Amino acid sequence: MSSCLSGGTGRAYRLDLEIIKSPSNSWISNSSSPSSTLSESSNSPLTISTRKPRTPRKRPNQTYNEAAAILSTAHPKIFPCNKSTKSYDSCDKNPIFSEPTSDLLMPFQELDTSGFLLHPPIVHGSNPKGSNLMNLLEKPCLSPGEITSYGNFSEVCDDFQEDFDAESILDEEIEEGIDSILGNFKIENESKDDFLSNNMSNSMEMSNFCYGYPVGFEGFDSGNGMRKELRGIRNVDEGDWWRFPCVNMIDINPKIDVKKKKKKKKVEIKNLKENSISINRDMKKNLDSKSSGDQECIPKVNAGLLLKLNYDDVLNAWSDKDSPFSGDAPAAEVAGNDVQEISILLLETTDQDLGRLAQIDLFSENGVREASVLRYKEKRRTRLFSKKIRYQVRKVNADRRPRMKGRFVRTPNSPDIDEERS
DNA sequence: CGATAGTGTGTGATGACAAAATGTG
DNA sequence: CCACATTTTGTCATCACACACTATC
Repeated sequence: MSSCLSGGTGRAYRLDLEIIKSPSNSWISNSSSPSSTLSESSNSPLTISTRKPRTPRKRPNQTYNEAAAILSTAHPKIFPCNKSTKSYDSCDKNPIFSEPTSDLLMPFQELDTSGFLLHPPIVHGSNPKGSNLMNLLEKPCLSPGEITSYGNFSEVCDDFQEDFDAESILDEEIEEGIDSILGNFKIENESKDDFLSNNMSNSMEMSNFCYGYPVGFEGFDSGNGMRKELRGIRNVDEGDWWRFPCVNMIDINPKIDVKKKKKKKKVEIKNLKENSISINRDMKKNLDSKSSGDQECIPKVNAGLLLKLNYDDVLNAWSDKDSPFSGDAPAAEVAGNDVQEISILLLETTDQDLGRLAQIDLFSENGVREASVLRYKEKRRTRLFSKKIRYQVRKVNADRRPRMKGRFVRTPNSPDIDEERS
């Protein structure tokens, strides 16, 4: 308290003086203001600051209490204005929030750490449909961190189960220390796992939470990436994260458009699934045919593995060379396994991989996998990140098309406009 | 014939990072 | 008062998206 009156106000007053001396709009500073990074290192009396003057930093809990005041004003039922006896911002000079601010913390039970998740959190405020929170707590879903403790993810969250086989890709990246999807999540959540395993004795109650968030309503995600219920904290792994109340996002903003979907991503996922299913089906067929000794069943390389043979490049590469089939054996006599191996060898591979691929037994289970891994490596190495124009005419049309702030707008002589005018 | 992918660009969202402000022992 | 840790803020880079129209499937 005393620090607020003495040191705190003193600092604030000094800041105000600096602001007066160097207006926020000014780009030129002729003083060695501590807020100017350039002027410190320069001996020149006239230095140009490229940085915007720093706004005064708010005191601890000031932002928090401001948010509490706003929320309690906008939604007094959800955020009752609870006069706190230990207000942190008694020295807050902002006239808007000069009066003792409300405490965002609702009258929560101070739960024992050992059983904090054994009881559903108390939700205050009106809830028109009854306790949505409680209804949805029935849906079991575990967080990634919890999954490692409680087994298979697919057993728990069927809704999020991916039915395409990305195993080879993931394994390949993991081998190289890359985990683009999960990250080092097991390590990152190790402390959480320990905490949960130490403190959780009832898996049923624990399954009511998804990654620390209570599962709500009919879907965990509202459709636009925003969870319907959020806790107002940033780091869920902090010690007291569970003490914070749950805020029903629907109550806060009932006008959220939950139906807006990202169409493009949907299509991409769909295509990925279809391709993966096709790959799995043909690989299985390939292995089955080999195990049954059916040598006539040659898998279709292009259709099954979705490999595209660049015929032009192959023909060009072999135009000045002899027949690839050595010895006296005519090409017509090469059949079955040889044809398949040669076809795969001629795919988009590097010279190194070509040599290695030649030694792979493609009909062994490891061989198929190794070949696909090599292809994946090569594809990743040679993929183009620059945009490639597939249809030049579309580009020309797009260039001609009138735009407003980067967006396409209707052409002046558009038929729709003509119809509206008529 | 209907559905859809594709085209360019401005804008907002987001994360990373550095620096400053503040807290704490 | 000092050193270090933590928090806050500003800046920059990157990315997704919206838009109208039309070639392509």
